[in-house]
Parts: sequence; C-alpha cells; structure tokens
Amino acid sequence: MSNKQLLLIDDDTELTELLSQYLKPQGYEVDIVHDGEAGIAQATSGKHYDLILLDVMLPKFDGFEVLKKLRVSHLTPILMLTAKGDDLDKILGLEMGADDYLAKPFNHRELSARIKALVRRMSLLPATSVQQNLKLDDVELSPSSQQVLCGGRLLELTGTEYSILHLLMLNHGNLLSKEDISEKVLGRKLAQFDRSIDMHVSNLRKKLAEFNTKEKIKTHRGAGYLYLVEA
Amino acid sequence: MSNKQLLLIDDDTELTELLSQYLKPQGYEVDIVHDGEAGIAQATSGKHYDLILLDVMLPKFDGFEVLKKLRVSHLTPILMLTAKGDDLDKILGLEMGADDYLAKPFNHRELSARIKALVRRMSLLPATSVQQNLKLDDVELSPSSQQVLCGGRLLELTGTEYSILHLLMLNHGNLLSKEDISEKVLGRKLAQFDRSIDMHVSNLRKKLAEFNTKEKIKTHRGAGYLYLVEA
DNA sequence: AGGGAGTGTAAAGCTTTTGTAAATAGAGGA
DNA sequence: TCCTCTATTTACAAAAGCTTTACACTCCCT
Repeated sequence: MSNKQLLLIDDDTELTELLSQYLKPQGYEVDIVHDGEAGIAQATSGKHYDLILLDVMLPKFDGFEVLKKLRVSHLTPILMLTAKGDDLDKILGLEMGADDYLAKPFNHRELSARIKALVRRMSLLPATSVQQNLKLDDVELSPSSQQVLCGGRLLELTGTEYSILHLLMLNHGNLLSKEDISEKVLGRKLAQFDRSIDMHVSNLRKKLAEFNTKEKIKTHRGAGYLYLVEA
Repeated sequence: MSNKQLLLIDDDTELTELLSQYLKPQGYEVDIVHDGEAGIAQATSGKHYDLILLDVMLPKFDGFEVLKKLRVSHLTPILMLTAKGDDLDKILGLEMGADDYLAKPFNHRELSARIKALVRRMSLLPATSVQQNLKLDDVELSPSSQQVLCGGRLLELTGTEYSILHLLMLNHGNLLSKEDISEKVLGRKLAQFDRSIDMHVSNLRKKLAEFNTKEKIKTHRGAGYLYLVEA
C-alpha cells in the first residue's frame, strides 16, 4: 500500500508542524494549509486525498463552511478538530457530513488511531473516484463525456444504460442486488414485479454483444448482477 | 431508504432500554443483547446489521474479544462504548478494528451524530461487501461476489448451497443441527420428513468432490453437519 | 439377525426468477 | 401538434433452483 495522502487545514502553525512531524513516520504524506479558502482550493485542486483534517476555527472561511462546500462535490472523509470552547451543538448539528470529530487538546495517539480507522474503512470502498475514466479489459467508460468505448469503437448507450454499466464497473467483482441498482440508478425502491432493471441489463448485454466481446455481466439468480473481469 | 439495523451489545439494561427508546424515533431498528457470547451469536446469525454498538465491559466475553472474533468474518462498522474515559482503551479499540469509540457517559446527540456519520459513510458500499472473505484450507468464499473458489477454480453454487456452505464455514469445527441450518438458511422451521437440507448438502458435496478436494462436510448421525478443517 | 430410524441421492414435479419481444407511456424538441 | 427517443409495463417462454418422492443403504438397538 502506498503512502496515504492527508490534507491538514488549521491556522495554528505550531500544531500543524508538530502533527506533520508526528504523522510522517507513520506513512502519511501531509499537505498543510492555514485558512479555509486555501483549504477548499487545495482539496479541489485535483490531487487525491485519503483524508482531510479540518479545524473549526479558521480565517477566511470557518470549518463548517469549508465542510459544506467540499461536500457538494467530494466524498473524501473529513475529521474535524474542535477547540474546547466550540459549540458542541453546532458541531453535532447533524447533516454536516463530517466523519469524525475530535476535541482539542487531543492525545496524538488517539488522533493517529482515528485516522487509521477512517482510512481503513475507506479503503473498503470500490474505486472511489467517480470522475476518473474506468477501463476494464476492453471496455472504457469516461464519466466526463458519458461515453463508452468498447474495443476502441463507440458504444451508444442511453442514460440509464450508461449509469447501470458505470455502477457495475465501479463495483466489478462485487455482486449488486437489483434493489441496490434500482435505488442508486433509478432513485426509487424496486417494486414487486418491476422488470425495469432486467430490461436495461438485457439491452446492455445486447449492445455489448454486438462488439463481440466476452460476457461481462453475470446473473446470480435471486441475488443480482455481477460485472466480470478476466483473471 | 429503509430503516437501519443496529445491534446493541451492553449488559446495562437500563441504558439499552433508554438508548433503544432514543434511537427508534430516529429511524433505527435496534436489537439488544446483554453479553458477549450472545453478541457474537447475533452478529453472525446472518441478519444484516448496519452498525454494531459494543460495550467494553461485558459478561462472558469482553468487548475486545467480541471485536476480535467478529473482525475475522465481518466488516460491519463497530462503535465501541466504554465506562472508562481512558485514552489507551480508545486507542486499543480503534487499532483492533473498531470504527469509533465513545466514552460513557456520553451525550446522546453525540452518539446519534456518530452513528449517523458511520451509517452514511457505509451506505456508499453495497451491502454484501461488509463481510470478509473466508478461507479454510483450499476453499475460499467471497461474500461480496457470492462466489466460491476451490483450489483457485470457480465453484458454481446456487444461492442456497452458497448460504449453507457459508454457515458451515463460519462455524467450522462446530456441529450445526439441521434445524439450525433450516432456520438460518431457509428461514423456516424444519418440518418432519423435510429432506431439503440433506439434498442441498448432498449437492454441495457432489460439487466439492469434482474439485477432488478432501471431505469437508461430515455427518453426525442424528445431530447434524460439521465443516472439517485440517490440523 | 431383525427392524426401525436416519441418511444419501437420483429423478420428477413444482415454483420462482429471468430473458426478451412487443406494447404502452412519457418526455422533450421541432 | 407530432415525432423521436427512452423508460416502463406486459406477456410468455425458458431456465434455474427448491422441494418432494422413492428407494437403497447404514447405523444402532434389542
């Protein structure tokens, strides 16, 4: 496993220096910024971060605003650091979208353990970066243009077919139930006798088959569908 | 989105009652057990839990032991509760695989926020992938794809066969009665003269035998079945 | 040894789920 | 409005899986 990338957003330079020194030997690479504006800029710069450590008291934008803005487009886990006097209610003010909170002053080992727990948990997610091109065997899918290439040739899919293929490919090797697919792609619960997903999968297979490619989508009767990858 | 399933393992009946009352209106369904042994049994019963709340001080097995045993086969997020505010305890729990740690007495809103954060984060994952691969000798079972590899080759099982093998492997070395298997796998009481389980086991053995592997499933006449491991 | 209960398993029957063509409904644009 | 493209529903055949039946065999008990 390569080094984990952390982004630390805190205006206390003494603390950031200390933390950085503490975390580096543990296999983390730490980028530091000292205000909310720079924090948002860095987090959305395109560089991938495994975790963001975010102080609540910040110049320019405070931690809550940074959190709110980031959550619009990013799912990177965020651990918030709060000074003692901060309004607990506001921190808990649910729906904010942070993954963990830790009150200053904190035990360094506890911070380290919480970082490790979050990173470990996140590493279970399949390809998290939803925006990247996704290529498996001879099928390449590009989210930015919503296009799919199969063996170099363009595969014409409808919106729903594209979404299903994307979801299956993101979770390749994992079984996805029709319920899951319906909720994530169609945004509704799968009703009894609802055959929509079956139809879309059937159409997808038909289109893929025209490109004389191997069977990609496997059915697990009573359980769901699974995208296959070779070897 | 349907209600989230929580498992609360704590011997303090007053607290569990209180918490249960507090969490239900927020859209959680809470199952409660009061000792470590029952906790493990319930968590591995096959019912899906979105989150497990685990007290450290427990009869039978303490929280750390429960955590260790569960982590062998399950990746369900676990939030640990402790009476002691000891940092070292927290660190230990987190390093052993817990996802969060909260010291008693805690603010109910903080618990609620932490539960919500964990559940929100996990809901990004398909439900199947919260269980770890299970490998015993040359048989490897992968819950996320519901596939089984035997000596590296793919073993094609039906849903029920898979479930029975999963159950047997989870309890390897322990005898499982047909009644238990029927209830956990088929979801019904074993009726008199019901030979379904026998048939499924027979088919399982036949499929395993094609991979010229050793006898894995042993019969205990009048008692049930047992999954064997070498040495 | 005889007999009953429990088990292994082939084969048949039944139920549920899936694949897909075709009909219908709906949305968006010219 | 009508046309076109998509999504959904309907309908039915086919496939796959589950259960039942039947009978042979095995293990124990007397």
